[in-house]
Amino acid sequence: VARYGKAQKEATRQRILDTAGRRFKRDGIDGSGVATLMADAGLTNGAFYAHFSSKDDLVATTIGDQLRAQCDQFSQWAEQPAGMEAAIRSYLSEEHRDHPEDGCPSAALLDEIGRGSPEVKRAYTAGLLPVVEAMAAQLHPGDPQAAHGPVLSIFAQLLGTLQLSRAVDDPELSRRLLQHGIDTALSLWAEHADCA
Amino acid sequence: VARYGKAQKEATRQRILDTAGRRFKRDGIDGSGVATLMADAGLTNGAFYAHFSSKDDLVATTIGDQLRAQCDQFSQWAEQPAGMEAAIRSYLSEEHRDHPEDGCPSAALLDEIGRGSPEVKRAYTAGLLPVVEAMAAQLHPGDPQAAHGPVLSIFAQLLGTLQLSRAVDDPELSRRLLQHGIDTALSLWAEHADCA
DNA sequence: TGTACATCAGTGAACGCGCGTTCACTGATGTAC
DNA sequence: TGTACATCAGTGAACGCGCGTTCACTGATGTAC
Repeated sequence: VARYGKAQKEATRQRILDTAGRRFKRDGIDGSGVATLMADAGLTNGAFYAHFSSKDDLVATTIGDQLRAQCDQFSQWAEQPAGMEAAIRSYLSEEHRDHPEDGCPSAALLDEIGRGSPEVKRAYTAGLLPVVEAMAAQLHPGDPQAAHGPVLSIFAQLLGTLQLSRAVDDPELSRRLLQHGIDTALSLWAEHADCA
Repeated sequence: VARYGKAQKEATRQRILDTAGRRFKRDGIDGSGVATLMADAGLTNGAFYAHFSSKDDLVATTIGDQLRAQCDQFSQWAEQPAGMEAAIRSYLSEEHRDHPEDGCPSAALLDEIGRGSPEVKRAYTAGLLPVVEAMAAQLHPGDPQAAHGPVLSIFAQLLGTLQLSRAVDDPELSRRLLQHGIDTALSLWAEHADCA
């Protein structure tokens, strides 16, 4: 028998997920503690376990949530003409490089996910597939399945370039990385695109 | 006036760096504590500060050391014919995917480096350039400078693919990622190569 | 409609633990004579 | 060559702190009558 309105609890849970997404992407998963994270969400540490069974549970759920958001966002880009080019330019922008907390969860967290628990990897895999499918439907509307390989390679190149641009100390080199990354991604996209 | 043999201390320091490199790549930087790391190197925690001024100092130094090792390793590949193809196949092998502690520091640590201190980023940038130069000299012996852009894009694609293959839960998908990554990297390499 | 009650999201202190760092010390070493 | 000494790499306990998690509790809520 549900006593409290389910809606309030659900809203709080989503607030925790949003806060966790931003914190993880900014400070890393290992770099974000439960107590400070809950404080950011306007709650105290104890309330955490009314919503998640452990930090690992939160990590897995947050990653799924972040990828769902990214997939929705990409679908919006895809609706307009030349959406893919705009999406690539936005992905490899200085804006995105400088604001990981608002950006791609893969670029911010991928090597931590690779070291994560099976649950975390399962959540990542499940969340990644719809993103890949959405991109593949753009690249090869006729046979999306065949486009998975190229899409994954392009995604890897985008994400690697963004990480490099963030890790590098020299602003000029960082800028060139983004610029060459855009050129390479666009040419890979054009090469595999189904323009027939 | 140097009392102890400089050589012993240098050997110990290098042992700490090797241990740190493996631990960081396996468990992450935030996931590796100074005390356990020193125990792995056969020492106690207190000795650490005879070699490094802080953990951050160790991190920056280790990253520089790891990239130097990677650069030497790549130069060895480059000496034999078709070395680049062999290097790419080795980079995107299941062996490399399954043993990050022996592998590429960029693939294992890049997003943690992006969140690191200015010293860490400086060490990464300084260490990355020789690797890029070595690859560029292979791609465009005539004008290596012009090859920096393509080399960085290929490197980004390799490193992103390896991270994805580690983060993904599905063995079949992971295998396909590596396979398509090899194809894409080889075609990018061939496209920019100076075969004249 | 008003009151008594059960629920449970959220509180906040406490738990044991590992973190990065400090420090008084030990003892093997290379040097000086 | 033998002895006294200064050096300093390495020891191991301790520091305050934040970690993930537990737990007795509070008090606003929706329900029952």
